[in-house]
Amino acid sequence: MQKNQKGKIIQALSVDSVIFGFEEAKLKVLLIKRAIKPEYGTWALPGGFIKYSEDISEAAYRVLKEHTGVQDLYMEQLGAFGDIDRFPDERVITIVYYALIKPGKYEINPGPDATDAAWFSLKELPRVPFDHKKIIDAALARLRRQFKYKPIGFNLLADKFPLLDLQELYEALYGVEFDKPNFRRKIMKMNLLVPLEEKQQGVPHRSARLFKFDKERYDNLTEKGFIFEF
Amino acid sequence: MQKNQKGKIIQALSVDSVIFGFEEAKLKVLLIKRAIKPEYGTWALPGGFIKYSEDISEAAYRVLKEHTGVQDLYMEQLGAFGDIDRFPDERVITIVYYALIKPGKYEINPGPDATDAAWFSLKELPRVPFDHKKIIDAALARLRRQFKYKPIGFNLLADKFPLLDLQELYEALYGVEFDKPNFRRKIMKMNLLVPLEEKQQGVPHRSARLFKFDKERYDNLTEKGFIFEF
DNA sequence: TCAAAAGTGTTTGCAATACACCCATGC
DNA sequence: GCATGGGTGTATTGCAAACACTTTTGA
Repeated sequence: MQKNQKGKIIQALSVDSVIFGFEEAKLKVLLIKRAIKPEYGTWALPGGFIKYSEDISEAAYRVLKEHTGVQDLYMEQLGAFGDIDRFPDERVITIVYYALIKPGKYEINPGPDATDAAWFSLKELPRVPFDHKKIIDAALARLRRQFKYKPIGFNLLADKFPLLDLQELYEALYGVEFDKPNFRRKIMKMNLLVPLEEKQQGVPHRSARLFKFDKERYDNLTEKGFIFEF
Repeated sequence: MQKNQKGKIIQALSVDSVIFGFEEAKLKVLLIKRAIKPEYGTWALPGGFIKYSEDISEAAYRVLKEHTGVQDLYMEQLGAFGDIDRFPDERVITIVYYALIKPGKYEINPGPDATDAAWFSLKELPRVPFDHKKIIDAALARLRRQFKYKPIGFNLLADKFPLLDLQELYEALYGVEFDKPNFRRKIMKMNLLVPLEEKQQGVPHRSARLFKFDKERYDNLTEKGFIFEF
């Protein structure tokens, strides 16, 4: 046990990130192949230690940038995980963030502590070390709830997207199917999407109109008491 | 900056609790009067430092027991707060829990670090130090969301309660009024309350039937896919 | 001309809302 | 009897679910 200058008990503190992506109509998580001990060589959540001179969220951003050349992302804290034996040999408490990234807006590259980085479908996760499985499950549960009352799904889609993409995202997340006409109406009634002139290209069927999320309008409505609810 | 045996950067870690109670039809928070520096003598959230040998939630329970002789409570983690300058002179990251206590099931007494402890209505909070205001606001926001999809309101009421108590709790939390008959039907339709033979006593009007929350039934329904929604 | 998805229209039933009204109890 | 809250009944409305149907495009 160690104490700091003021005699307070101290312990190591890390950040880990659960990075979600939506690829091939499947919800995926970004894992890195550890190039450090312990658990050298296993697929795990990207993470790092918090510096004395940065806010926790800054640390999370820094770690995330090390693994993805992120340009655009949504990030929130999930919580702290600190069971005594979650990490071998020493006490490490970790503060976990979850992030959503848009396709094409990043570039995956393993960071300094990793030899590889890749997307894994949530249904085909490899073995992950420590309590990372528990953390991923918690992040997923949180995401499901968040989707119900915040329009954050757009952070997993391209800036311009057809409605069906959004529907498939909700379907992947909740594991159910929705009726297309009804889904469409439900979303459109909220008035958060701007229809664009642009259309899908190169699809083997009638091309769909593209939409973009109108954040400004959402913030505006929210101020007036509007509550998003899916 | 300090490092541990393995060379990792370490910093002080505390737990703080936002303890909610429902008294006089008002939502309240338990604050303690600090008997330690810094901010000696101000009203603040009860908290303490995490021991090397306990899980975070254990630490939160311990701290909570120091201030209330708790018998029955609901507790969940809110998250970590760690802005660099949130605490004077040294870096202290705090992990916050929020708790709900039933009336009569506890005994408030200031813990070792406090000279006093008292309930404060959320609308009449005193000045609180550090980032405690921000924390309380975050806890309240979380509570509002939780109430929508988890039947946790019962943790703020006596074991046996009349329906109006529950309604007043929701009204206090959301700052709106509900139609009594409709509220009643909405709740009863969920099938989570067991009507008791017992009735209110000593009220200056027709006495109301008492109910209790049937946790077993709720768990049962939840397993079958039932999702509570208010 | 067929497959596949885009997109519109319409019917139905449930559930939230609003509100009228009777019941029981203490003062 | 009257104030206060307990508790029931019911009409109305809006919306979500179900599904039939037309349109557009590439192969």
